[in-house]
Amino acid sequence: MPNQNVPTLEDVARAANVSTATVSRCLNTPERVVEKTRERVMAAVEALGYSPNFGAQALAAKRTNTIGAVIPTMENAIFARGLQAFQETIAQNKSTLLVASSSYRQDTEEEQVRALVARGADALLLIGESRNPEVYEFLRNRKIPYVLAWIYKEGSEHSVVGFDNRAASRAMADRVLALGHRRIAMIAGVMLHNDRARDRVLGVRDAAAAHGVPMSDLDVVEAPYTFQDAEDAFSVIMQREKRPTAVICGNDILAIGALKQAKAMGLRVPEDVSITGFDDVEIAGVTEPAITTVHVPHRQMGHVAAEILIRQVQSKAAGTEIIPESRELETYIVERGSLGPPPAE
Amino acid sequence: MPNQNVPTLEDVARAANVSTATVSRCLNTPERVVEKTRERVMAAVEALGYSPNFGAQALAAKRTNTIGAVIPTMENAIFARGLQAFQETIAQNKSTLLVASSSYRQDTEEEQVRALVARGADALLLIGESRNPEVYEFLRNRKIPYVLAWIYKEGSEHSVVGFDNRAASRAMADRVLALGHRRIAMIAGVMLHNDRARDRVLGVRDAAAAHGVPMSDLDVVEAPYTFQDAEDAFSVIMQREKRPTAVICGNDILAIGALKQAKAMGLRVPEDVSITGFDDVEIAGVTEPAITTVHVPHRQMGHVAAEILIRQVQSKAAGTEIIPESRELETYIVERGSLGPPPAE
DNA sequence: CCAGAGAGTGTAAGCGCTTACATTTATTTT
DNA sequence: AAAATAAATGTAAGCGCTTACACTCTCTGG
Repeated sequence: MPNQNVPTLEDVARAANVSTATVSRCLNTPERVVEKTRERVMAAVEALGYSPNFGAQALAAKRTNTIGAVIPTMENAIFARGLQAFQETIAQNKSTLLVASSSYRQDTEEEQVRALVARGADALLLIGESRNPEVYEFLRNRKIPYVLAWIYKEGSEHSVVGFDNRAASRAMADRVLALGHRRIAMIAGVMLHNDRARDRVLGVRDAAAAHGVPMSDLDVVEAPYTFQDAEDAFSVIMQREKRPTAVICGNDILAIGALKQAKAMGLRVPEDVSITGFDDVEIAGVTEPAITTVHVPHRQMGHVAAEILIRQVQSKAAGTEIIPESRELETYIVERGSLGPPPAE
Repeated sequence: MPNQNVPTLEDVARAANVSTATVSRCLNTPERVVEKTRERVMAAVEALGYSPNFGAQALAAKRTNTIGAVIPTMENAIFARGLQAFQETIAQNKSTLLVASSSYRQDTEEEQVRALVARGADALLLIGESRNPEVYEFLRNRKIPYVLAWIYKEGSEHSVVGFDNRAASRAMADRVLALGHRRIAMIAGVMLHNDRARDRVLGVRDAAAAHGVPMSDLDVVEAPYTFQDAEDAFSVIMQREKRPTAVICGNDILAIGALKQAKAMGLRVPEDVSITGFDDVEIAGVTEPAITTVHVPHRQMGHVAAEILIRQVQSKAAGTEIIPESRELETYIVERGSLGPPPAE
């Protein structure tokens, strides 16, 4: 990388007429160097435009000050937001972010985890809990701190930061049922290897069971994360014999697709059919009607996850055992226009 | 990072009963090692679960196989998409992506560039062209290849991958004018340190001038990248004495905000007022009416940028001079419902 | 049958930094 | 003022890898 004229620590040392150790100390533990010397060294650093060689630093110090994140995709506003906050927080801590995306594939995710660790990531941010146990074992062996975000499981053995998808989803479904809906459908995200999507379905089932709504009247259709898929799913659902009066969607994107299709079919929302979302992405507030959804504190999640990781990296550097640390975040229902009482029969 | 029991090259060498050089060759240039030996070595690698120490590798090989990107924010679908494609492409090339965001601040961007270079980025992806010349000088000194994306400037001294924002914007404005609109307003993105936003305004001005529309009838209001700001801007614009019949927006987010506000004000789009966007983000297709906008090939941009960078890193490694390489991508207008002829007076 | 070539492997010198330990210098104590 | 202590700085040994060069061994052609 560096070419022949990139200055090294030694160049700085020579210029400031001190040893390389002193220069290193000036940079890393300035309080251990007397002011006079420090000034001289810093002037030399400045004059030469020195900046430490990353590889050498990583090799000698055994830490890289980089934190890795493996997310399903960047093309999803919710992860992008969380990641942005995550990045801002670790940047304040003189660390940088290494991002990889798994395209929602479990094997790719596993590869990416290994790649990030190989690249010297000091810690990792992962999404959700469901993955090959080998991955956790690998991380444990390497003693790499990690936190799982976008989920929360009471008493998890891992550090988790997020919310209880199942409970939040159930709360939404309860709300729908409380309004009197009895024939309910759900457009769920793809559940394979995705515990968030799965939990959201379970939450709805919980609510249905509690209200005595028979499962046969709870129609769950899976759809990938695109407007089009949601539109198709909505069409299918509405062609069933007993049309549902409410369609609960696993996320806002699906809800928006459903809403669009409802309009295309000439159905009024919420008069003819109610639609709900999940995530509270920005656009959920601009559709017409705006989507009633579950608000999720994405930014806070990224922020908290970063804090935990930073703490763990530090305690590891200090030789302390790393203890899992979790944090549950609150979600709440945002009432907007897309949910209303069922139509009178 | 690694703890005492992470295996090193030497451990593998010992296990396979060869020298460290041979192990290194097996990993990096397998064709230079005879099959029999290679198998033995690979078996040892496997058995020990060896993976190279990143710092050491970077230090010795003088390259990190990481490519950095500094984008204004991840919370913008267009960059997220481009970045996703960028990532996919460099991942295929055994490189990983290091991401930093500047929050649209020039000084932060400069810091991030330095941080990424310090972290050993072999090459950099930057957005737009306008930045402190020192940054370019720094990059040139360090011989770090970089490409500027989301813009295209004929005959630029840098590698640029993108499209001509000014021309594309002008094309959109031409279309609006061709429909007969004569009182036009523009809600532009923030132009400070943002050449894309600036060029888009210039494009509209170009078109206006060409059609003999006086500047006084061309009302440009700047708004940050949020729905709310666009709504406010739209309100302001529509309260002017001579209401425009068309509002050209610097991006789709602004257009959606404007559209929402138009509806809130009881205006029909496009019967009472036309609205256009720019970028063709996904949601532009689901509003009602859907937004007429300029389609930008974000994914392709990320993809092409990655290819260029990979090529440049390779030619640099080979000791060849790195020559800037640019690529202009096509944009086109997507006709949807939000643009129509002006209302009859 | 041997010199010369070429393939495969080993030896060992760094890459640029951090840090334990040794040494020097300044400060405090007696 | 000497001795004991503390603070500042220097010395030098790695960190784990790549790679130039040296070496050994096979194969070729004369």
